[in-house]
Amino acid sequence: MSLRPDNPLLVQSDRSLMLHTVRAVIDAKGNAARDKDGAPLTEEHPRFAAARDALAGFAELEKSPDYLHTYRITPVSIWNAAALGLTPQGIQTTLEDFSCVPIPRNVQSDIRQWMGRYGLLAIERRGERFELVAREPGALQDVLGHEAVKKLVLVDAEKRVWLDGLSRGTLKQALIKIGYPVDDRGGYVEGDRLEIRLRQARLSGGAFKLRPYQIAAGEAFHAGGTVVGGNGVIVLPCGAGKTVVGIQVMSLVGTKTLILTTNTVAVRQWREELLDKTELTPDQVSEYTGDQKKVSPVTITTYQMLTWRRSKTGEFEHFSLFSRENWGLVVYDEVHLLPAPVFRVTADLQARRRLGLTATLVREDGKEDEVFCLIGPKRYDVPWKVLEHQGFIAAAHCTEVRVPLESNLKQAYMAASARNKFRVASENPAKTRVIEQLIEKHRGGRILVIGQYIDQLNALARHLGAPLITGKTPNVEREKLYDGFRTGAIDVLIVSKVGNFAIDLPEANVAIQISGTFGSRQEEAQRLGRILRPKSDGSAAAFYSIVTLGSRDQEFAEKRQLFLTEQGYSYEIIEAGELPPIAASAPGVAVAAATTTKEDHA
DNA sequence: TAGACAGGAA
DNA sequence: TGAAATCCTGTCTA
Repeated sequence: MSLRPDNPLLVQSDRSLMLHTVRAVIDAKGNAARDKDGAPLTEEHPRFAAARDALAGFAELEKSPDYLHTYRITPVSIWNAAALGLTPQGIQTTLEDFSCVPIPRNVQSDIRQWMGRYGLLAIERRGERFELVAREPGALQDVLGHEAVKKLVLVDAEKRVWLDGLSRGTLKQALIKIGYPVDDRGGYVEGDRLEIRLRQARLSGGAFKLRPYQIAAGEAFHAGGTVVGGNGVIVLPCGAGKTVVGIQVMSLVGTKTLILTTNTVAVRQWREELLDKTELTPDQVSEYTGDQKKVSPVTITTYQMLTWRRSKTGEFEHFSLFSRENWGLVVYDEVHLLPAPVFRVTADLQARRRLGLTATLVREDGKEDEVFCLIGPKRYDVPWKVLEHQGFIAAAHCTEVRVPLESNLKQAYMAASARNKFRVASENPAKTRVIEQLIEKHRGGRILVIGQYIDQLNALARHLGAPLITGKTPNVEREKLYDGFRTGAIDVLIVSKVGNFAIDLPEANVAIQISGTFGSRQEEAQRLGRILRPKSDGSAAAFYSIVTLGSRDQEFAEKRQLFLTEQGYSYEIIEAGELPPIAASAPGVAVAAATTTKEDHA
């Protein structure tokens, strides 16, 4: 293969792939075009989108800064590809098609070798039973040598290996742990038909049109899968319309559907969206929660409802929900929160089409492979920055503000145990002053202050005279405060961990994070997601993370930022002293500014 | 019959 | 590494 410099992809021998998103604009004379300041002009690379879509099938997006996206080929990504029906030859052809240099030989052989592992073992249905079969005779012997596998199966006199339908999920999990991803050909229960037609115009007014990436995501799911198509995960940023993708998949599959969500607010939102955007009638869509246990062709419930038991050792009392209707599809909202222990033992769930939706597949507990086994491979993924450029989510500037530890706490910090150090640094009272400065800087904006410790938040709320929402705040009160924020009566709202999920405040354009969970990348992404709804004037959002200089707090902040950095966001780092002083009042009279805020609210 | 709240779970 | 939030059920009140 010859060099093809016009191509956007570079394949390296460490199995990383570099994909150019742009190329230089060439003028009529064949020179690089420049703008009036002399900077080279760039345009989207004409083959970028095609290459991105092709790579999504067998490589993982590792980093996606503006101009160069990095992908990596790993065993799991190759198994994902195998599950989609790709072949080593097919991948080879794709790489050659987009690459500007020859493909390193070792990359080719690694791909062949890993892919050979996939499908070496398969689960097949034999009437009412399932059998673990091997394409090569030695493979069964190998895996039976592992106690974790052996105890889940039954070997008969003919050396055939049988499994209980109940252990289908557990077995898949045990096998992937030892490097044998199993091809589950057990198939799906077809489910009762249910026509789910999308509306042309929403009930709430305005046209309803799927965005291009939503259509692509739905089709990627529906076409995927080795048997008939229909299990896997779709990854989309916060605010990109995951619910809409779910609804589209439901209309493509066209069966009775069970939807699992994290909380009751999400249950209500799903129901409203379904009634708004499909022709389903109110009696066809019901919620199954503590308030109201109704089952209909489309039923929405929570993970906790399904995993509830009277005592630690008791029965799962609501499991019957799985057999109440002949579901053809189960939708897992926020699938990264899947409580795996329960779902791996439910035969029913392994036997139905399943769609997982999430913003980030990363888990701090490193259990990404559980989702892979129990729900399925990733079917679709769009980088956050791509949606930003297309205008579907707002641009955001991220800033880390470093504040010295208040001097009278230095001793307490030194004396504290490793685990207390984090808390002492997180609650550093010197952060208060910075918060005031930032609020002043963004006066006129809609500001969320997000923190982790209730004591810290209480103190801040008193000091600023701003309202605070925590888990204890009754729903009525929350609604009132959210409304105030939406209408503009409240411009600064302090929220605890409740702010990570389940709040919908499209107007928010500034978020100030003052403390958070150890090194949670998830949480950082969720919190940024709060302010990414596109603004009516197209303006950018601002995200601040306030950390105590040179402390555990700062260390964890770096870890928290990883996911967003990989997604192409960069953090500007400033020290507290670089912020403009509070101008409106005399220097140092911070409380005066806070008082003004209070009066504004009244 | 609805809402509020306590208690236990993970 | 630990704190906080949430959910469920059941009971009490109006």
